[in-house]
Amino acid sequence: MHLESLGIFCDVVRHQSFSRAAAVHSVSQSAASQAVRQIEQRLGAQLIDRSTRPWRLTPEGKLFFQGCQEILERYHELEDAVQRRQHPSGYTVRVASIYSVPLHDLSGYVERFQSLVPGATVDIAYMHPDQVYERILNDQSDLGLISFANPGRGFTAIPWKRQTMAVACPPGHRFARLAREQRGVPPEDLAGESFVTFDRGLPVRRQIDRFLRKHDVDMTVVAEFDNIENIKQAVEDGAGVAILPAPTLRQEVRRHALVTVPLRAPADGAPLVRPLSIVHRRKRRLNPAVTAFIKLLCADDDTRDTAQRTPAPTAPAAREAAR
Amino acid sequence: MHLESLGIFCDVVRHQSFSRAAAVHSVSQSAASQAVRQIEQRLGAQLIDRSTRPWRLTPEGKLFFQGCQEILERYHELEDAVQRRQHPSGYTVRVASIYSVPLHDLSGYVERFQSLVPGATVDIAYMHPDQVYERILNDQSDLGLISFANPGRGFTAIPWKRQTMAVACPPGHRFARLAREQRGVPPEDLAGESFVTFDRGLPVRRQIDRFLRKHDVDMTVVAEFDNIENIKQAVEDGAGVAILPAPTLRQEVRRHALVTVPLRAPADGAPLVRPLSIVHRRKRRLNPAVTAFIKLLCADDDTRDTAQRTPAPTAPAAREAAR
DNA sequence: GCTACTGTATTTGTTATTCTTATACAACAC
DNA sequence: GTGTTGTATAAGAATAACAAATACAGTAGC
Repeated sequence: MHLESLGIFCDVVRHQSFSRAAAVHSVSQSAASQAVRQIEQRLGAQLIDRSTRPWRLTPEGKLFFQGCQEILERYHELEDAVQRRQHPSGYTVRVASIYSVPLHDLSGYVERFQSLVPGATVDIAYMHPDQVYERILNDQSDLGLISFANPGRGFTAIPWKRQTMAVACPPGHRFARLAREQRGVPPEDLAGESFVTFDRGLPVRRQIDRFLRKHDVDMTVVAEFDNIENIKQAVEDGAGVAILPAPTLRQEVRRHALVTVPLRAPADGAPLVRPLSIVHRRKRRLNPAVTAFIKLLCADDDTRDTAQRTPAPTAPAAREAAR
Repeated sequence: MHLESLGIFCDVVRHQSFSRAAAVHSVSQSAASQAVRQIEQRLGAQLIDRSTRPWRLTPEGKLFFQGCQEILERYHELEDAVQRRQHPSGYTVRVASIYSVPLHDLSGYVERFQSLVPGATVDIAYMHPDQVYERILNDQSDLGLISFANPGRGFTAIPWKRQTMAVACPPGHRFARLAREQRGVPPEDLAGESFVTFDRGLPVRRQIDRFLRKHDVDMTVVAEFDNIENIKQAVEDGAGVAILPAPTLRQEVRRHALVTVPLRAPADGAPLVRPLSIVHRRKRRLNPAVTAFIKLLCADDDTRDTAQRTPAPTAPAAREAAR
């Protein structure tokens, strides 16, 4: 019997709903249904009386639910105890992040975390997305921060932030006036502009191209880079305009090197956003410090997605879309 | 986390051996090793210190072992509790058996069982081997009794009895004298005899053919049947001799319709035996009455195999050999 | 009653995991 | 050193788990 299945059953009972329990466990409703049915079969007993709406627990179900709750709690305590024994005091949360997550975003969290969990430290390293995945796989990092997370393989992705994308241009550019007037630029107006953008093959590039194609905009790509810093530099140097996550432009805007112009997406169309995710190795016990840090990251973040952990219904699609 | 894996870990600790724990759980030594390693990985902690011989539990391992033992015990108690609630008193053990398990063998067990477990009843039905499998799959029977069990698919097979095979002939046959003189017939002497045997494709037929081929004996097959009763009838009618499980001939011998002559297998060669097994659905919680009945069947049986539950190392081979 | 709606079950094809067999390796014994 | 025993590893086969699509069931509104 899979402890995870028992957990799903318990959440089905707690939420009175297969769908909600499925969401909590980041699986499809189908999987939750199958998990509960499997328990019933292996047990040879009906746990849920489905003949009425809403369904009720059978007496066996009630009994089993209470037992399961306790067993699961005990097991998690046991895992924690092993963790604590291994790292008797304090712990370092090792985070691997892509370059373009502004340090500013993180430093606040880190400070709050270290005062919240005394003795714990956070270790943030910036690197290429591929390296982030690799470090996590090799257990060199506990958490990764990446964009367009690929939940496939051995990873779990927790949606974190959704950075809205905006047009970046030099202060002298004709778009700059729109920004000063608090107006955005409609996608159509981008047509014909010189465009500094991401390397083909990066998910973010594909997303931008899809957006432009959808609005029938044809831009002249004058340069491609695999990182945001180079793109910003090129725009500063007057090579053209770029579409970048707005939060990554803060520094340049402050020192008046660049101007951020919102993209005025039509009401119906999806606004261009770059999803950032927290990833960690799947099926891996996260130690309490790491769990606490994730909680902190996700807790007070108004910009983050409403969905819980990897809803993963689009897992195959996301996998295919990922570079 | 799989509860079964935790159980394997506990048995590894209890037996101080991966191989023995694997045997207890009817899996390969490799599987046990992998299961423990998986726990260690998911936990992120070393449970067993393998650098010495014999290996030792690490402190984390000790802690985890104690916790696991308790959790597993609780879970099994919980399952039992659900069972008891479902069948508050009494229970019918539904057994599906092939024709050729003599009722005589079973009736004794059944009587003892019903006095041992008050309120329980046993329900035995005789049928074709294929039907036995089917009834178990459909949950129409709790246990099956079959020969040459195929452990594959959703079944677990518990070795039960090993019936020695003997030559059956009419009282007037020249072999009959050997029986009266308490002597057996050497395989070579079967050469040229008219032979009534099983259908090709039945595992028992294949086993007999292999035995005869090994002793370079060439018999004349005069009739083939898919069941023992027909074979015995044909032998009674003088069609020839047959090789059958000795216990199934009891009736005919008593009424002097047939004579059983032991097969004098050479010291080195394997004696011809027909293995009988108890099968049940895999990964299925067996209720206490069924468990008790299995225990009774296996307990005081001197003729049964020494191996525990489906050693299954030969699972693929057995599967291939099965009809 | 009939229809629409919402939430759960099933089916089906795909992907992941788990298992076994065969073989390599490590610790110890001689 | 060489042999022996017990565990780990690799590769492929067998299973199990999963998601997507769809069917179905119980309710509610009419």
